[in-house]
Amino acid sequence: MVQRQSTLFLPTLREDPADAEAVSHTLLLRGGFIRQVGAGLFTWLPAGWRVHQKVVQIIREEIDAIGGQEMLCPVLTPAELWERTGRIAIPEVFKLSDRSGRRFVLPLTHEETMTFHARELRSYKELPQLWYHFSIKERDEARPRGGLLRLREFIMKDSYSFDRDEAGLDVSFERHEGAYVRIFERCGVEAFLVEAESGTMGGKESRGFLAPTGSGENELMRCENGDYYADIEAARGVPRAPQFPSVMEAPEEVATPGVTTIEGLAELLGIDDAATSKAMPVVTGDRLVLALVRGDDRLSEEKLMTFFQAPFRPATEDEIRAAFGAGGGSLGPIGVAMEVIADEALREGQFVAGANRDGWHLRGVEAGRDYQPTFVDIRQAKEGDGCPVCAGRLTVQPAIEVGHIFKLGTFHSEALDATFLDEDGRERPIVMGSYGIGPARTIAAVVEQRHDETGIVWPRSIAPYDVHVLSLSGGSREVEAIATSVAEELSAAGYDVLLDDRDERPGEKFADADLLGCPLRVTVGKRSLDDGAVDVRRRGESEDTRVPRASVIDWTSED
RNA sequence: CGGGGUGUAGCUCAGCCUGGCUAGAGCGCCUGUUUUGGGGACAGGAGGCCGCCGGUUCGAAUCCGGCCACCCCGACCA
Repeated sequence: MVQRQSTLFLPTLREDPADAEAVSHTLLLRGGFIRQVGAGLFTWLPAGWRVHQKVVQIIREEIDAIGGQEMLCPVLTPAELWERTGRIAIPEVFKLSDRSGRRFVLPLTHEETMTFHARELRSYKELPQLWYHFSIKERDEARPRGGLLRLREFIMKDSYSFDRDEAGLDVSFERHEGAYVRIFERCGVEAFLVEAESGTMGGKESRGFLAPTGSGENELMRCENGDYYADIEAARGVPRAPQFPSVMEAPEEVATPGVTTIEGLAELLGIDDAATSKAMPVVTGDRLVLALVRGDDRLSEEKLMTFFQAPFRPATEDEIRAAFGAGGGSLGPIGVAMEVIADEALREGQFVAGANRDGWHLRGVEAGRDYQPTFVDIRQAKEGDGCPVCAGRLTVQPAIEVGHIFKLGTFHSEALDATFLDEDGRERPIVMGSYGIGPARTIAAVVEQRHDETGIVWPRSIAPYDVHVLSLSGGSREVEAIATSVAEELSAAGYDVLLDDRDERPGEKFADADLLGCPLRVTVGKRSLDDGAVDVRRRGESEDTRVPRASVIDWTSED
């Protein structure tokens, strides 16, 4: 069927909307693909929904190909399920009640519901299973942003694997990894598989797929030699070697009046800021712990949280006074009663540290000799770090997390009693994995990666239409007739065709065609008709090519 | 949740500081004429509770207070 543009709801915008910042947001709005309803809430208009559906179909084919069974769970979920896993405590969970006070949750993902169904799996003979659905997710986000980058409501493909043991889970996990690689490839997104932090709740191993873009929620760290990719939160960059001053037999106090910053300290003492250390007292549970990183590094909260397996907060000024007898800026690891977690970068060498006495620091502080820390990688990697694989330089760029895969283990199956009987008649919890892709974010990533000054450059696989036929009729019946016949011929040949039959001037049609970004464009007008031809061009090319009317199909099938 | 910003026509914005008479521009929209290969021209027209509520004032888009919405930065994001 040929879609006639004169009857299509495709409201394109000539100017950039005021409240769009990200390129993907701007172009999707201007091209008439999406419209905002509220913060983090969008409607997919007809053209946008076509793109969304194409992405969905690609995902469906690839998940089916690894044995996925598509189903559909409800969005309204009894709160009881969420109480049993404890996830009801997550701040982002939307909660509501019905008229008689029964409590419900709008899921952020469907582990609870899927595990609820997995209780019908009773025997090892029924495992493994792989279930998935496309459904709406709701998140009470503190700050939605960037158009489709962070939404409060969105469609997600989430799949869940149910295996009898860890080895089975490994297989399910690897199959998803492969399927995801193929999905992003088919959608025309460049996305890298990276290690990600698994965070505080459940989950042994987690990997993300990061698509590098002009703007995004995450930061992709990559080696200049292309052999290492990671989310910055989990990246293991190698910090540069500090320039140490001469070695000292024992720590020595040095007066540093009024100095409370690393920059000030390094300048006053005339040393490399990498030869200093920075102490951050934090409270986790009811423990006060001292986190210690190199002066030029930042503490990675994700890494520390993963180490604690619990959230933490910075200690208050009062707590610091009481425990150290000094204020922030003069704190150090020597002589303190609490546990000290030191970053790996502090393992070797002598550093300047706070003396726990206002206005004083210690030179020549050496881990192992002067204090006994637990060494953990808690520094946030940064641009310029060395690659952990090849020692090349690491660079950082914004990225969109388009997919995430988790090894959940038995966290949910134990909470919800999803067990099976093995060959020996023993009851065991099902071993689970969960795997998510957001089509909206995938689309945003495609637009971020594939656009020019005039609009989107869709890959054929997910373009709203394959061919955009422009009828520059200027009232000419003959041109209209030819344009229509070209469109119908292409449609009959299996292409998705949009025919611009509107009564608009040529300039407007060209501009809209660029915005919309279909891969192939056929222009029919009086000019070319005079030599029995039409003008064609691929999106991204700067000039038309004249081809005989009769060989349009030959041209389109070149791709 | 902390910080910053913005709400005036469908869209992009001016006017607000320093209150004043009928609230403006460009684009878009409707009618007509003309034009037709990269967002035409002319003529006529429609379209506004100036985010909402309250206050000050003879008089409020403009000043004051409260609220709401949206955007950006940060915090947060199993």
